Amino acid sequence: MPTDLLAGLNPKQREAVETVDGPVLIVAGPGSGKTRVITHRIAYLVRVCGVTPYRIAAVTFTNKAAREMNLRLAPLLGQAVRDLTAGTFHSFCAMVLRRDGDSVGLDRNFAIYDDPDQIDLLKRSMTEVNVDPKHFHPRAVQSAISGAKSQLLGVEGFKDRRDSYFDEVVFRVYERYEALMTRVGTVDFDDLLMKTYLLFENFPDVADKYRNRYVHFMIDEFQDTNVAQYAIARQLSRESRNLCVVGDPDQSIYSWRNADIRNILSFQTDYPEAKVIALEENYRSTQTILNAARSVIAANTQRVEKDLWTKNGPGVPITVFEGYDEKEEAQFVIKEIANLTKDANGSVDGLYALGDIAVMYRVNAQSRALEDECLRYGVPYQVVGGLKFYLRQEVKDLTAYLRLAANPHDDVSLNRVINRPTRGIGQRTLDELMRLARDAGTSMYTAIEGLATSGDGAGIESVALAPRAIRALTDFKSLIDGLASESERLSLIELMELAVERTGYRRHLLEDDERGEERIENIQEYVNSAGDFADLEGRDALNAFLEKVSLVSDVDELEEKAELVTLITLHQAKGLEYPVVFMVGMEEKLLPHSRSMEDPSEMEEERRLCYVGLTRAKERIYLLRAFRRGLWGRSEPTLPSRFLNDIPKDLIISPVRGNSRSAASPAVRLGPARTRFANGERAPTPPVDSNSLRTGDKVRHASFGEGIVMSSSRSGADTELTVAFKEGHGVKRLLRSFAPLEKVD
DNA sequence: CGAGAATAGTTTTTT
DNA sequence: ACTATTCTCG
Repeated sequence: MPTDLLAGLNPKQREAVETVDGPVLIVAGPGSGKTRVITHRIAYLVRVCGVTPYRIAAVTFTNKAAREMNLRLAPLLGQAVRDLTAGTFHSFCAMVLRRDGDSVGLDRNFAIYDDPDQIDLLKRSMTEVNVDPKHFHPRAVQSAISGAKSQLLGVEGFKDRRDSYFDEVVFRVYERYEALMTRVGTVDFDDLLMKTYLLFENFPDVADKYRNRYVHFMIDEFQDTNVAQYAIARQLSRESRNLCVVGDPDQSIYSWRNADIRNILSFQTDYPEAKVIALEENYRSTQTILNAARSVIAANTQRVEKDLWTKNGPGVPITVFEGYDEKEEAQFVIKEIANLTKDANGSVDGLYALGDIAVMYRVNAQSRALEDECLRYGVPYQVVGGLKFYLRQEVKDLTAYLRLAANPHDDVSLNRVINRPTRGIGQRTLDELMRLARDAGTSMYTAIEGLATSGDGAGIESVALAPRAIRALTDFKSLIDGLASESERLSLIELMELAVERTGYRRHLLEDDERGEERIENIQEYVNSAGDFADLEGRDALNAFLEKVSLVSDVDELEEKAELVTLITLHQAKGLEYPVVFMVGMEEKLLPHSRSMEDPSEMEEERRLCYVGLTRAKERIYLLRAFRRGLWGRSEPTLPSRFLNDIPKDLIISPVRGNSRSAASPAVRLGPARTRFANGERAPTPPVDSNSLRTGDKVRHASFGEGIVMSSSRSGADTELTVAFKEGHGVKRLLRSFAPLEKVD
């Protein structure tokens, strides 16, 4: 039934779906139905062209995008979706390397080092080649190495390219870092790509295997791929030439992570026969939002002209609000959310659920003020990212034990937990152990093994270790060996629980850590998450779990919950859409960020970031800024973002504070911010309080229990209550419309 | 060796 | 302001 797959598509979309032979470049503006085109194209390949899903690979930017693709394909393909290869570039490569990585010297059970792990090993590499980490920032070296790998420059390649003293230093560290990584049997994120590339390049039979399998290869978010990723895609589609890439240069926001926008240009030279299809009709946003976005992006010079348009109506104007500081900025957001979500009775609004709303910001640190206010007023929210679950200390500690069970030669993990809880293995002992490992060219685990077999005592003067230290080390080795052998027969959950107990980690948390309870809860949550792997056995479960843990991102965890407001960075918001969007911190040095001020091309990326934010909104957008912003404990005056100036004034409406003379005198701090709209057009209607609460009323709160209303005051269109609760919950300020409050007689 | 104090560095975005 | 690392003493 080809017709139903094409029904409801506009001519361009239809063309994109039907063009299945040869290379295709789809330039897809925001909200242009890109996901729809990708899923329908895959379904078309399967159902109309008779291609089995097994022969199709589609790589996306996040696991979430992949999951969503699967979800939307399921009704079109049924069970067959399961044969499709869909995932991130990194997970695709991890799969290839698990299967065939032995050709490039990889153990099947290699671990994937995340950022902090990588920095750890890098620091060690630096000390070993006498580069002072005080003088050269490990972070800077890491970024240089990562940049090299993203362009497929191995140690040798980098050697020929270096042209500064810094490069010289990086080269020395890079060389040692690679040696250590090989020794401990691990790879970093960039290795996943580069090693896959090398595998395909040097082992044609392996490459052919994948080339034969993947007759169709699709890449989403192509503007954010790096050179290595594009090279792999080219290797795979060398014979078939069926490479379909989808992207939007205006939404390229990851150049700092070595994404190379030039891939789009290269694509057109590498595949001169490629068909280029532009999707320019926007189905997402109102005319007003689109106009604003367009006028912001138009100021970029390095740009392929593209004209977005929509049949949607103008909708409501954009609201621009300036608060006194980030706290007032956050309060405005909260109050506006209250207006937008209030029960329809008595309000013109009341159209939205909390899940329809997102608050977006440039840097994670900005979520703090927003969270504080949400907590204070009882607004349910979820923060995407920030303190990442998998990067939490206790989670990483347990992961380290698991990794050691899978591969005891993983030095970074070993270092992490060898003395956690304390086992009498201090820095001196560790230094000596590292020296031994280095001299023998082995992992630290093997070095301990050496100590054990040569017997403690008898004539090993070269080993400057006390018998007690040797004892402690060999005990630790037995602990790891024990976990490793148990991992063969226990279920993953059992293994994790065993690890927490047998290593003494649980006791350690309970006794020595003031946040122990909280950490144990996190561990519990972590252990529970392993339940998904229950159908796999022993080692396989462990390996699969560890891989997942290394490759998940925070957006992946994002849940579309109707009852939660989403707090998210602009970067993470890429690819998402919300009926209502608040962009906070529209200030110079924040958006655009201060680090982008010097470089014009970085400034253009900031502008694209702003464009991405604006185009996430379907119906309403609020642009906020604070007159003063706290930074490093200091509060400093700010300047409005240049991007605000680029939005035509006739698209904007600015609410002013209650009795302040004008919006332009923000320093005047007045009582509770009573919001009134300047042109009076959409002034929020005061609530009709049928069940109003007054001072002295007894109330019951869902989580705080019983309390007494101390005072109530009108705040915007809502009522702010000050309630004293019993049982040590203290005095809280709550918004009537959110607080789960009941009157008690 | 370990615990607590002093101190430095941190905040751009993340697979 | 906050935290992560380094320093100092018991």
